Amino acid sequence: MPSALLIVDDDPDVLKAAATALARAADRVDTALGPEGLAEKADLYDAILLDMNFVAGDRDGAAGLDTLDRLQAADPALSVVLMTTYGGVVLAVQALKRGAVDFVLKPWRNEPLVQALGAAMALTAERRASGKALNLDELEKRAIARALKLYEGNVSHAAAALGLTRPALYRRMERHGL
Amino acid sequence: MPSALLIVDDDPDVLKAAATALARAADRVDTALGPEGLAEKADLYDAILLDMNFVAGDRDGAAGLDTLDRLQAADPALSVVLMTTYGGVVLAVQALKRGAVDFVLKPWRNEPLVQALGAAMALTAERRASGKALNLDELEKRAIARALKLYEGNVSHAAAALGLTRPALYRRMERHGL
DNA sequence: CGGCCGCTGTCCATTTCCGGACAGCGGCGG
DNA sequence: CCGCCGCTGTCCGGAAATGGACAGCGGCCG
Repeated sequence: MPSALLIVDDDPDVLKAAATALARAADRVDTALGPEGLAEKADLYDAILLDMNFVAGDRDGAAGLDTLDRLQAADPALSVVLMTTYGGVVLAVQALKRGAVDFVLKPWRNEPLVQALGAAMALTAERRASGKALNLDELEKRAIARALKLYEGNVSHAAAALGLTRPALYRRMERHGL
Repeated sequence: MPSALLIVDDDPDVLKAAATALARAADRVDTALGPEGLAEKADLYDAILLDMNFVAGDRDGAAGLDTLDRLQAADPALSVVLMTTYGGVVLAVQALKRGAVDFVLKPWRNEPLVQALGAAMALTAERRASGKALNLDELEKRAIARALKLYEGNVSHAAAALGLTRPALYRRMERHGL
């Protein structure tokens, strides 16, 4: 499936520069001048590069953090990379604690930017794949594998930890090919 | 069970000040002048406040990041809060990406410090509790609860996601009291 | 050397679970 | 207003799973 990035900044020159830098990072690179309607299309993207301020004169990053929160609520698996000119340590720590996967200072260097967005897209893919693993059979298989590893193949202990009898665990191990 | 914090800094005055500030945050507050042997006693603590530099003149935080990595390897559930005087955005972002739960700049204010370590201890407790939930019944119950929440009580969709038929899901919901 | 312990893999009478089918309900669109 | 759709909760003949019991093995200790 083709990958898609979105870059959100109120400055058209920044959008152009970032889109150029990231042109080869994804199959499609979209741009937006503001965060309006982002939450509704969160699932269309594999990563978003999001500015923290959208109004000339704003510097505190509150708009970006708010948008980040709404993106995380809409699609928790989506990786968001934040960027700003004015950020300090406190803002960076806040951003990562609220779910951003990276933080980029303007003016950026292209190679670290491409790397950051590449890593973000890979993380989104991984999260989305594992988020699909709600299937009980898959969860059971992983739990059994984990228990066997934890107890180094001791089926008695693993069964006890899993809340199963040994014959029951044997049957499930066979069913899962473990 | 009594809670325990550890503060690691090469400056005895910093240790004393931080220990005083955090005296009521945990039942026991230990201090250490360096990171030696930390990994071996990671499971004795509920959170660690860790300096990033341990040698006079060092400023790059590499030692702290390295110690963080070793603590995470020893006990992934343990929450580590990093502190430094010299940190910039890049260091803060690096620290959080490598698993620190918060980042504190010196000189700190006591109230945010206490809050950060309190939140860190709570997170460690939550992570340690959820790590213990290997019991298949408990995992199944949580997965079903998650699916029902995700699909807003729609049993048909939740059953499909879980890989169950609707009657099967009804039976398990009843068994788990959901 | 022998007994004990804690593990192994498997058996089978009994119990539990399965899922297609049924009847019903509320919302929506023609 | 009616038909359709997608959901709801429940049923029951048949299929699958259960777990106490059995036999066996390797390591350890007296």
